[in-house]
Amino acid sequence: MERGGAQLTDLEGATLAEIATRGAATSYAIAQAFAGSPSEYWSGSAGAVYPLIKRLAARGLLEASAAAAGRRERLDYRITGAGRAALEGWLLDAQRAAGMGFDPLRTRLMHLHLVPPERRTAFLDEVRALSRDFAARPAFVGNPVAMKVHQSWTTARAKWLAMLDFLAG
Amino acid sequence: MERGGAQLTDLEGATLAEIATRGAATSYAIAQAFAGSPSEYWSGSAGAVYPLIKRLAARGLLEASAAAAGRRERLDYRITGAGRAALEGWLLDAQRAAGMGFDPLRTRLMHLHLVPPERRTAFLDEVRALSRDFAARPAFVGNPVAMKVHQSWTTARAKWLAMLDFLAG
DNA sequence: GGCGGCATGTAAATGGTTACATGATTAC
DNA sequence: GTAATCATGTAACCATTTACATGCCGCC
Repeated sequence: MERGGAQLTDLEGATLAEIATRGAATSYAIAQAFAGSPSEYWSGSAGAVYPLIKRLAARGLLEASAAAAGRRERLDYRITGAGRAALEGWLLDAQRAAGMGFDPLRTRLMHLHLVPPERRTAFLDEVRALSRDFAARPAFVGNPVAMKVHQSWTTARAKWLAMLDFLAG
Repeated sequence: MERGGAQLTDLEGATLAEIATRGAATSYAIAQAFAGSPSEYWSGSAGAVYPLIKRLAARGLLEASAAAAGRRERLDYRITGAGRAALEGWLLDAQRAAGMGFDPLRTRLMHLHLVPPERRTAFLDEVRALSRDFAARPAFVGNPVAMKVHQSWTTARAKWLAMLDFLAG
């Protein structure tokens, strides 16, 4: 135990969730999943994912099984009982879920008074246009639930963007 | 130059913005400002803020002036011309502003299928209740623009939460 | 004149990014 | 059979957190 009981980070939680959904997965597959996400938050770089999954295995939350392909070692990971418990603790943590997270737009809006009104208006217009493009791009194809979550989020965001005219003046 | 031209991180940008707004500020004041934010994203810990501001000064984006109080050194920082240019580059970066950022709720919703419907419903109800409490807490008092940004954001979020019933089934 | 809290840091541990190295597989 | 790409890592660097150390100030 010891570290096994520590609270999961969001990256750890998301990783366990991905593996749980797949049943079994290699580190590479998980890295790909993150890299393919429309969010810029996590890169899915090998240097992050491989060590992360190793740590989760060392804590007993994942178990590795050799998925022998060639002569090179190749590991499939599955979630353990302890892993599933930790995952649920992370997933259903309403307190953390209700937090504000980080929003690159919100952060900037707080300081938009530092530039003159014309530039504020131009900025908002540009963000609105980019957000429309972004919303139009397909994401999470083949995963209906994730698609709906993503879509509802972009819709909510567009509505927020539409109510920000008080910043333009 | 050299590093002075590098793109600012969001933390660096927000720090420059805080100092620009105040005219002059100590590292401590900036740390307090971040620590007092309703967002859990950045802690405003001394170990992060003091070195960060030192780096910005070393890059020529801030300048320090001794604000002698007692015998102990005490520095006020102001933004420089280069600092203001870098700040505007960060602040008006629509591409980055249009990104999704990190949302602890959105991340969890993507994986909510891993638990049975009753628990999903209970989770959503709990998050809604916590979000209501959160929205009711005063934030950014004395800063009308930030208050309105914050308020519009919590409003938009509440509307999003209200449209998530497709997850409960 | 000592105590509590404000203010200014620093050090060790942690974890992520970037860049690199290299083995295996596929397309041609 | 060889170039491109897929796959599996590792190492150096960098930033943040946590925990600690210490100075200074105001009050009682």
